[in-house]
Amino acid sequence: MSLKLKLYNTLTREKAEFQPIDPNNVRMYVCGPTVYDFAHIGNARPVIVFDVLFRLLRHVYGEAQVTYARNITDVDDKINARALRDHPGLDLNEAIRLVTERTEKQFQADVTALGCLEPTVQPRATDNIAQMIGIIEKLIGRGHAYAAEGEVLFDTRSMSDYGQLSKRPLDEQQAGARIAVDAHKKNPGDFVLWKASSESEPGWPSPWGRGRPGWHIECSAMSARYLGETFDIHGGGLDLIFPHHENEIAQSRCAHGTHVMANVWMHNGFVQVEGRKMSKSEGNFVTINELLETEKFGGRTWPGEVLRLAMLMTHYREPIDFSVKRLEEAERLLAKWPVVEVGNAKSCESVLDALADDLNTVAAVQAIHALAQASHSDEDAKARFAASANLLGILPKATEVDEAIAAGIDALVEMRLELLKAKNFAEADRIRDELAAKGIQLKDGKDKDTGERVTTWDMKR
RNA sequence: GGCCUCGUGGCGGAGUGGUGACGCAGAGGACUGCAAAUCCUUGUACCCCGGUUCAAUUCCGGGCGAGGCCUCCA
Repeated sequence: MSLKLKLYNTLTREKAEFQPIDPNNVRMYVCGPTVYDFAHIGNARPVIVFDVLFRLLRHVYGEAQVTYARNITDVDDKINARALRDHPGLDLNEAIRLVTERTEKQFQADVTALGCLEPTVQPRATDNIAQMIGIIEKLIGRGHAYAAEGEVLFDTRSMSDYGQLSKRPLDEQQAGARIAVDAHKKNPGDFVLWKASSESEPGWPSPWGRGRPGWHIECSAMSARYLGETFDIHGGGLDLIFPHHENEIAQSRCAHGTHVMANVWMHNGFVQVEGRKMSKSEGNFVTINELLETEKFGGRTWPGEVLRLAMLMTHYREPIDFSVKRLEEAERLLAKWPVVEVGNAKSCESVLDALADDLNTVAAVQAIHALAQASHSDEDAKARFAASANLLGILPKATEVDEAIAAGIDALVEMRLELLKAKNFAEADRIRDELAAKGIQLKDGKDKDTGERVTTWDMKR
């Protein structure tokens, strides 16, 4: 374990060397999707970024030594709304089940297409209601929460150092508070841990009546259950810093009486689309699935590895502008990379060093690209390229070509070579064009010894 | 109003107190029957104004500009 991993920590606003609590069990939690709709390209960013980190941690500490938890939020008012909209005739619970099952399945398919490994565990909120209630009871017991009118609220004033992550002291926040303060809140910054459900809303029995969890409590419950009261890394999008992560920290630390929830907090920057903030009202809202399977973006579909590479061509903390031009550049780059099997070769040090420096995927991609270029004439570089690219989760896949079709292409290639010998260029070019029209690119080379023309071919995409 | 990012050549994008990363695109060349692929060569960049310094794109201050969070959001 010679590699020193440095990570930027939102908590300290500094890059520091990563020291796992237990090198035999490195624990990372990342906020996952709320399953009510297709995941958009902005959702894809943390999934990809933290997948790279997961791969790197596994490389450094060993595959069995890393636990990565990413939750599935399947209880949320947006889900309820969607269920009512899409399945008005059905029983609400049944309708919700349909929405969450379908959406989760889609999400898993989308992120698989983006080359992401499955996290070690993907807990569902609805499977952890008891754990959430347990934490809420602890918070009440310790004087950090209070019940009022069927709700339970976290008492922000009870935590002396609330606001450390977002550097948002309560006093100042209060000064800027514009939200209508619920009458039963002791302080405007207090947030809901448990809220009452009406007959028409999903609910679970609790000491405070039938209700459902507040937004933040599930992550506190699930991270504690699967990673422990204190763990190594917590990740998510920049926008989650406040209030979501701030409140997670408050809940977890106050419930467990710990000094920290996670040692390192990492946040990826936003995704813009064609230079503008992505939003439904702007009309530039793009889902992963639309990119993969429809012609909505740039008039064509995009392979998952192109999307992934395009994402990794910008450092994760920088904002990224998702554009057709960018995807085209990623595709061009990828097209130049060799198709190889991953062998036993070690990843290149320059790639590892880049990733170890706060996940500098840009430098890593460039180092990989250099290896790809070197592999035209160097088998060793080719092997290291494969290992390095695999570390990033981007390995050009051999396009599967039916054997019979491949034989047919080979025959045409042979025929062309014969025609060339006979200097029948017109007919030879006709074959080349014909194949090109099918996405098959011929590459003419020269045999080093004999000087004869050697032709290989590639299926594009 | 509070908190927080960012501003590098046509584009993307690292990085550094002092020799113009790099990739893509472009240009030129080699190769080729012509191409493609491949290889070689080629680039006028660091928002503005001050300050610190022998030296700043890099540090400090101010300004301008872009964006995010403070309400659901990756």
